[in-house]
Amino acid sequence: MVQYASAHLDASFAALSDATRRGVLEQLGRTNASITDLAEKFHMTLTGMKKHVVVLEQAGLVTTEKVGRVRTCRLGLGALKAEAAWMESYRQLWSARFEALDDVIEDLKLKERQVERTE
Amino acid sequence: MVQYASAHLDASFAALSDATRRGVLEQLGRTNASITDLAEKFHMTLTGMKKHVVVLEQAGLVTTEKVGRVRTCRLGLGALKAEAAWMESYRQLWSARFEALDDVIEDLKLKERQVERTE
DNA sequence: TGCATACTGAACCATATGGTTCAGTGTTTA
DNA sequence: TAAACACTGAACCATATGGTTCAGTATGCA
Repeated sequence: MVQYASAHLDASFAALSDATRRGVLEQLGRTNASITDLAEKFHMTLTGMKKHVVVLEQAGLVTTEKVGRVRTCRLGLGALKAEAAWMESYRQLWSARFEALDDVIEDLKLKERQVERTE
Repeated sequence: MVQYASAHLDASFAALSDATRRGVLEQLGRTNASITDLAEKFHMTLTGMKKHVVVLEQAGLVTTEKVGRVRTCRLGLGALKAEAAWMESYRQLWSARFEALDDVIEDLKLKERQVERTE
């Protein structure tokens, strides 16, 4: 059965709830970047961006590696996989209810006449 | 292009970052429930559960209707649709990178010999 | 060696979050 | 009409979050 209690889901959804962090994910999807790169791109102090990167890293959405003085950030290998999987499993669980409702709406839209149906 | 800045995504990912709220979504996926029902189920005060429901409602994940003294909560019609869509669009954007990496890993696993490749 | 670069960590701040209690308001029902 | 029920709202509390500044540490380069 689907589990809703998961510290990992807590962490990754929380990580995704901030627009700056979603922006960082998008950026890293284009190309890897240092903390300095990201801080400049998002008009933020180095320290501030570092915190965001830590949050993304703890959520498993990003991995980093420090070489010399530079810490390079890249997209986590399985980024969004667990989260997307959680969502899909729920949408499938709920599909019966959703589809029933979708049908009603579809009928209303297409036929432009009244549909009587109760749950 | 994909947009990462969205108050709606902020709200819904934040709503999903709490295990109790994910539990409420699962519960409402089975059957509608009153605030009292949910409060009992999750061992919480009425007031506490009310707050969670408000958060879910503002994220568009749940809708409620008050009839008499009872407020009935149900799954929002488009629940998780926008969020799943956001994730999928990113996973597609990133797919080239992921697949390239997946291939490397696959090679390593299947062939059990060294693979030389650099980005 | 000496300076600039890139990050790190501690401390601070304002606001948000997840929970509570307590005191209501409006609705049913005996 | 009176009591019980279901919710609502205000106030409070501890902790987390998103940002800052300031003071390091470690690395690279002239």
